[in-house]
Amino acid sequence: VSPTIKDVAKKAGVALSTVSLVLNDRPNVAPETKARVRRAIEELNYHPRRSAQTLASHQTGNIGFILTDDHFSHAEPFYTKIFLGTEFESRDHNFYVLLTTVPNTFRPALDTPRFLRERNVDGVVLAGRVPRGLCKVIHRLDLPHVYVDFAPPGRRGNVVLMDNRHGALLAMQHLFELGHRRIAFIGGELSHPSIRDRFDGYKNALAEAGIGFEANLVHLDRDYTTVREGYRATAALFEKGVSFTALFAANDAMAIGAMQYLKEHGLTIPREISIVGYDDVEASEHSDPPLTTVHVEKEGMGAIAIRRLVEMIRTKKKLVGTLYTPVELVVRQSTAPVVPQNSK
Amino acid sequence: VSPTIKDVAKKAGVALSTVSLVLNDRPNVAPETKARVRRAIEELNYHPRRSAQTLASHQTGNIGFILTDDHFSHAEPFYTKIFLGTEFESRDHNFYVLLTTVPNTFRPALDTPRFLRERNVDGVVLAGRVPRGLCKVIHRLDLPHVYVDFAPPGRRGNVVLMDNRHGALLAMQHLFELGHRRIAFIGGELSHPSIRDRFDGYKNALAEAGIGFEANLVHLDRDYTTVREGYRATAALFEKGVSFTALFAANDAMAIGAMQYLKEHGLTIPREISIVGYDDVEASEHSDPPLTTVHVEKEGMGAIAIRRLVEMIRTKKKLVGTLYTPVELVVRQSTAPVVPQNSK
DNA sequence: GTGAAAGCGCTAACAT
DNA sequence: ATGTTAGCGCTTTCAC
Repeated sequence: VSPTIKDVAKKAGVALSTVSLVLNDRPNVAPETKARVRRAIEELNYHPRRSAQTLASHQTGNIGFILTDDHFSHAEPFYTKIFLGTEFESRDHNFYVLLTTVPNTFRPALDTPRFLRERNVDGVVLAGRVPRGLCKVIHRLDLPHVYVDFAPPGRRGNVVLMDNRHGALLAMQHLFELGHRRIAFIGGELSHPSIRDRFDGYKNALAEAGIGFEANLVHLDRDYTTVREGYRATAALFEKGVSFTALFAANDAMAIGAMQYLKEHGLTIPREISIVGYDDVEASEHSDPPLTTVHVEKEGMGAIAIRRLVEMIRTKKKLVGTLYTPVELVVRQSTAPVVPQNSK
Repeated sequence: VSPTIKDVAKKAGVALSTVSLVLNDRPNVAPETKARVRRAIEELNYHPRRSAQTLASHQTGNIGFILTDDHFSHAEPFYTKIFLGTEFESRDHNFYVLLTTVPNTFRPALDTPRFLRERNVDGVVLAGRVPRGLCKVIHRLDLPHVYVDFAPPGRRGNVVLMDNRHGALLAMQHLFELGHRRIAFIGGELSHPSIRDRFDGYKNALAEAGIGFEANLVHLDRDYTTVREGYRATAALFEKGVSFTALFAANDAMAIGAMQYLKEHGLTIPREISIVGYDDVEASEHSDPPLTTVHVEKEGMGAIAIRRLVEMIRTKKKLVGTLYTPVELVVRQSTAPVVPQNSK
């Protein structure tokens, strides 16, 4: 049916192996020969078969992308966008991305992704919270891998993060400029590095501004950082009876949940309470009011991860380190100057 | 490194080919032999290499999933969920899903997905609006394929749709029950079958209820059905000066855009205007007010598509037909009884 | 029912 | 710089 390397060789009048060298951009091919082979490839509309290449070279040309069920089913477009970023970038490097999800109650024997067992990937990207068991499996496999928006236990390996501390600082400075001093923080489990770093940023910003940290103004007991948790966290804050003029949420989803609670309880945003989120997901632009938040290059993170991974695959070297993507404050309508005489 | 079929054969004391037969669940293997082979596989923790199987059998074990850039970058979780549905279902059939996007200005020579050129998939799923050029490419390839939430030109082939007419009817009946008679409709380009069917459902419902159709109450000039278009469409309706007590949007995104416009212009939802959407995307639950909408089994559609596709791949038969997934009305807080004396 | 052997399309030594 | 050749790990006739 479709032409093989043999056909190309015949047409170009060279040996199989020469065609192979050209295909893989190897040195030691005369420019003139190379051109001839290229022409033959062109004319035959030849495309090498992945499976044959894989079988012979032991390189699959695939990259695995692993995400927990939760991250995907909560439908946060956040990780979806990171995935997309990996997809686009992989194209340029001639890799396919195989996406799979694992339950967050990961059991190695049952839940290890198929492409890992079958050795069907040359490397993997792990995004968001990764179950400990999976980290271990990955390490044992000795497979190039990079974490995105997550730091594995021990902080070893390749990690792509956004600049969470800086973003949090930007958000807080914005609130300070608007005159806010009593600023609440809601977040989830601190085991997620992004959440922890944002929280750290919150505390550092307070310190820099000479404002004392108040544990009462913080709520972060839940695991996941969803709209629902944002709602609950805000409720918890109010039940404690603390007063504040602004609220910084660990991410947009929680910010949206917070806005829900506040609106339901008759508070006007931003007149009575200012809200700042983090991530700049699609929904933030369309929330009511549109959310002031910290923008993150989600696709960019995916692209960076792939570039790193491809480098490791190509050079067969283990790289270790943390790469950061920049963040940026996006001011919309959920923040406003504090009204002086308003103390609840 | 990892065991091959040879190791299994040796361990089980049979020939290579016998192991292959067992692997592929072929008949004509003595039960006793089969058991022995199975044990050997188990003990060696053997997994066949995809690439070797592919090379020898010309079956890749991959399924392609194609989506336009727009559908993905608009970040409607709608198609993402369909994709997820295909992913999960594929697992059970031992297929991988390769996702790719194509520009909506599709040019065959440049934008044909790599996995198509490289013949790296056994079949493809095409979701949402598919550029005409791509349809042609697919047909020429003579590759098993199924469309999801889209009907190709000529309506031939396999199509998975939701019951849009019925869903629209449910939505309209709900509004009728609340006393609404003047109901506007906003939608996008009718070339998308779902949009057209929903519009048809709208018209049929009016007819059934004995209410005359008014072209003035309808706005559907734009291509895409996004939040922005919903906003614009609603604005257009108001500029025409028509009055209505309820609005049925072709999808949730447009409904959310409509709510934005209405709220900005001082209208209270649902007191002054009731809104119904379609799709039941994540955002609808968290909109303000939460949106009454028609729920669609998005993952289910993906799963159905895969089952059909796998059947075609396995049997090598071309199937033709349209499969429907059920829909269901979800009543939230964006709809309320019409207030009698309120005429704009 | 089971085994031997050819070959899928490519890569990578090695030889020239 | 180019050609020859031996696999990569599996499927699939075809004998037995």
